[in-house]
Amino acid sequence: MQLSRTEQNYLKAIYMISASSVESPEASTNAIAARMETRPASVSDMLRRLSDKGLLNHNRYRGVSLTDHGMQQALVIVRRHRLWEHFLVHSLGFRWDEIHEIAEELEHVSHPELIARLDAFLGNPTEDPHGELIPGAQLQMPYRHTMPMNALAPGEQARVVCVDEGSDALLKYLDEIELRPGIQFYVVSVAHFDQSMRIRREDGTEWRITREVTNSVQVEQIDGLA
Amino acid sequence: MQLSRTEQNYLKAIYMISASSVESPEASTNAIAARMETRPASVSDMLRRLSDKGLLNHNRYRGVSLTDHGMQQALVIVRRHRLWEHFLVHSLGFRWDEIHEIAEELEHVSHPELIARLDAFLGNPTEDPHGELIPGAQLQMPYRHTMPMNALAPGEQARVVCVDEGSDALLKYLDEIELRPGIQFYVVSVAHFDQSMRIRREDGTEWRITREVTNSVQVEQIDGLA
DNA sequence: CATTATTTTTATCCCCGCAAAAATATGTTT
DNA sequence: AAACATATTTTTGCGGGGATAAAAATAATG
Repeated sequence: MQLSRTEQNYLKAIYMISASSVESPEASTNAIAARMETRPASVSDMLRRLSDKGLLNHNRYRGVSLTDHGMQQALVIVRRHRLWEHFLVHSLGFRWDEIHEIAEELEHVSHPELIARLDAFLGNPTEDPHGELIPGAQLQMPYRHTMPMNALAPGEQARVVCVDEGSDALLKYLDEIELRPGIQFYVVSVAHFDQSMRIRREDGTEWRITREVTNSVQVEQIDGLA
Repeated sequence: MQLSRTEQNYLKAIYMISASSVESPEASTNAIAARMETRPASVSDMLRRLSDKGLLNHNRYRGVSLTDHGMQQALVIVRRHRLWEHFLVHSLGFRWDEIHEIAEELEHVSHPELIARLDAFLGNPTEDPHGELIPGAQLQMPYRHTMPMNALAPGEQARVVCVDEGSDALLKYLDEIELRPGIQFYVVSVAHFDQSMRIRREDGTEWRITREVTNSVQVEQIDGLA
C-alpha cells in the first residue's frame, strides 16, 4: 500500500512526537496540528483514515500511537530524511541550518534502490548532521540514552549528542558557538532566575547558554572526570 | 507563482513533444495524454488552466505551445531532471536504463540552491547519461543539429549524439550492443523491406539494427571520412 | 455533405484542507 | 459526588486540485 505524501508527513510527525517524550508514545491531535502547522480538524480526519489503514492505534479523544506497521513506514521516511541531510552537508557543502526544508522534500522520493545506493555512497553513516541516529536498512533504531541539556546540574560533565533541527535560527547560533555533537563541556553554574547555564569547554572557553538553547540540545552525561 | 507537481509534469511533457518535432511546436491534447498516461479529458482541463496562468498558447481544438514563461518553467524542470540523472549514474552507479523513473521524482524538488550545488558537485555537466543537453543555470539551451538514425543512407558515416530515454528495455538493449553517445559508425546497408540497418563500427564489429531502434537514436553525420 | 477523429464540456469522484458546531474529557467548585 | 467551566477532539459541511467517463462540440476527410 503506497502512502500519499501527506500521509507520510503525518506518520513522521507522530513518530517525532512519540520519540521526543519518553514516558508516553501517545500523540495528541493538537500536538500533531501544531507540529504540522495545520488545523486540529484536519488532523482528526486524517487520524481516522490512518487508523483505518492499520497504521495507528487510535483512542478516541485521547491520542494516537503508531502500530508496528506505522512505525516501519515512519522509520523509512526518517531514514530517507537523515540520509539526504547527510548528503546535503557532506557532499554538497550545505550548512546544517540550511538543509531541513530540502530534506523534507527529498524524503518523499521513494525508491528502495536509490536509498540503498545513497547509503553506500555516503559510507553507511549512522548519524545525520544534527547527531540524530539514522535507521539502518532493516530499520533498526538502536537505543541511546540521552537527557536534555537543561537537566544537568552544576559540576556535572556531559557530551553533546544531538540537537533539535526544528529551528534554523537556533542551529545557526549553535554553529556559531560551536556547540555541536561530540563537544564535551563542564557545567559551571546554573542561574536560578532563568535557568541559563554557564559551561566551560575543554579548550577553556566559557559560554552562557539560555534555557531556550539547553532545551533543544540532548546530551549524555560523562560520569568520569576530565 | 509556484507550480504544482502535476502542472510541472504537463509543462515538461509539452516541452518534450515540442522539442521532438522540429517542424511544429504545437502539442495536441491526445499526444500529451498518451505521453502522460492520462485521459484527454484531464489534459483538456489542465490546458485551460495552464493557459489561464500564461504558460501556454492555446488554439482551441488545435493544440498548445509554450509561452516564453512556460518555456522557462519547463527548462527548469528539464535541467533538474537531467542533472539528477547524471548524479544517479556517475555518483550512485545506476545503469542508464534504471534512472528515468527516479529522476521523475527528484526533478520536482524545487530549491535553486540545491540545484546550483548539485551542478557544481557534478562538475557542471553539459549532457545527461543519454546524451541530452542539460540546460545551464540561465536556462540556455544551445542548438544542436541532429537527425534520427533512420534517416541515414548506406555509405554514410555518423556519430551517436543521444538516445531516447522513453523505454528502459530499449536503453538496456542499446547498452548491450554498446550503441552509446559518442560511438561512430558506418552504414553498410539498409534493408528495403523493414528499413533495418547494418552498421560497422570503428572496432570492426557489425550489427543489424531494427527500425524501432534507429527511430530512437539521434545522430550527427560525419561529412569527412574515416 | 457525411463520416470519422479529436477536443471540450459536464457531472462526478477522491484527497486533503478549513471553519463552525457538536461531543467528550478535564479540572474546579460546592 | 454533582455541577459547572474550560480545553480538546470529533463531526459536519464545504472548497480547491486533479482525475475520470460520457456526452457534446468541433475539425478533418472522403
